[in-house]
Amino acid sequence: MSSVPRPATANDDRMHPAAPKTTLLDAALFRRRLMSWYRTHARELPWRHVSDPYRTWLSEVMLQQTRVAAVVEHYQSFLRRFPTILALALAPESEVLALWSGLGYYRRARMLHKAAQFLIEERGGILPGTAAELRTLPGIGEYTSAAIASIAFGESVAVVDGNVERVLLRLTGRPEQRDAAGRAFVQQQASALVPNRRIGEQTNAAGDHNQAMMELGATLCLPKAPLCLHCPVYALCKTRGEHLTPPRAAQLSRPAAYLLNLRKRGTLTEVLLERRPEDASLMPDMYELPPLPQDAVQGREPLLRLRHAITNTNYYVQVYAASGPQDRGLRRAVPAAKGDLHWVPTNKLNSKPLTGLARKVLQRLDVMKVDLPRLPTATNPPKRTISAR
DNA sequence: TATACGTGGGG
DNA sequence: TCCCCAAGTAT
Repeated sequence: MSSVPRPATANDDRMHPAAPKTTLLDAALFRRRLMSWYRTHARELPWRHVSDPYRTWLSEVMLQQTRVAAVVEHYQSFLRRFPTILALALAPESEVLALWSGLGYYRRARMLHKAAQFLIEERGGILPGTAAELRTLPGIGEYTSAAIASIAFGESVAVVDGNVERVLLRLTGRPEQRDAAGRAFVQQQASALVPNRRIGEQTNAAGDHNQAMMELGATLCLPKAPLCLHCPVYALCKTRGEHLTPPRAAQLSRPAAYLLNLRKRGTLTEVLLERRPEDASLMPDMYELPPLPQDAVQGREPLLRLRHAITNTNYYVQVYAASGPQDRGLRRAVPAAKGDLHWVPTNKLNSKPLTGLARKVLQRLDVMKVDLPRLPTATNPPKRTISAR
């Protein structure tokens, strides 16, 4: 990075002879059209317009491979419980997982927690301000480091996620190529389009541009049926919607049965939960309803049926109640060898690291309260929908 | 480089 | 009880 201040000019791109940025697109025109659209069509999301880098960090980690709607539900309650990096670092991991319950990819929560503790112990509790430094923290990879650096700190670095990749492949007409050369092409195109940081500029050009690219992919340049007629860069687009994607592995379907066992202890109600082994590859240390073998539930009527997807498998789940002493058969069907059974008071469930399925079942059956996200207000209006007209 | 890691909404 | 997908990272 040159230390010589440069005047901002319309030809800013050409002022980096050492790192030539070339693109198949007219970069300045593309940026203008994209940003004009973004200013009027960006969704209002809770992590937009925030100035605390910790919040940007949290939102970006939650958004990894996760739908916006699911993140909105968890982001607010997580921040209420852990409003600062310090609060997060001081909390026990089980509570961090409890707030993450239902979001999936629980390793993200463990790594976020570890990174917060590292920052408190080694970096004065301050999140670093460059992509290169951010990249060294647990849970922060290529995408997330660039996202935080540009959005929270204004660094001129390109973000490449699934949305940006799809947008750029369609725009340039380059066929999908999942190897190093393909990724390098996308990265190069993205880098060529990011605006430089302008000295003294109040707005965050790079951060807004990156968010606009992702917003375009998420709301218009959709994988299946892109809304090309609404696209601000339709005139610059090589393919206008054509995009081939490689086939994916088929989903598996499996039955699963769980026990719901409640008991009264004075005024308290307790529910029987089983803690998953700490060395389980999937959701270690988290609590679920005790699993029941299929043959133990033959001929019984379930209390609840639902579908639950775990990675590649759709579980068709049935929950069986064993509340009274008259129903010891089901209770005995819980494999004793698995062990680690716990009676948990229902008013403590919100602070336990439940699996997404356990949480869903207990909420559905009114055993535990649903922690509602904040209701829409003037500063947090309902999400805009893309109108067809 | 390939694989494991969760979830829920929608067609 | 079918199939697809979404703002990645670590190993």
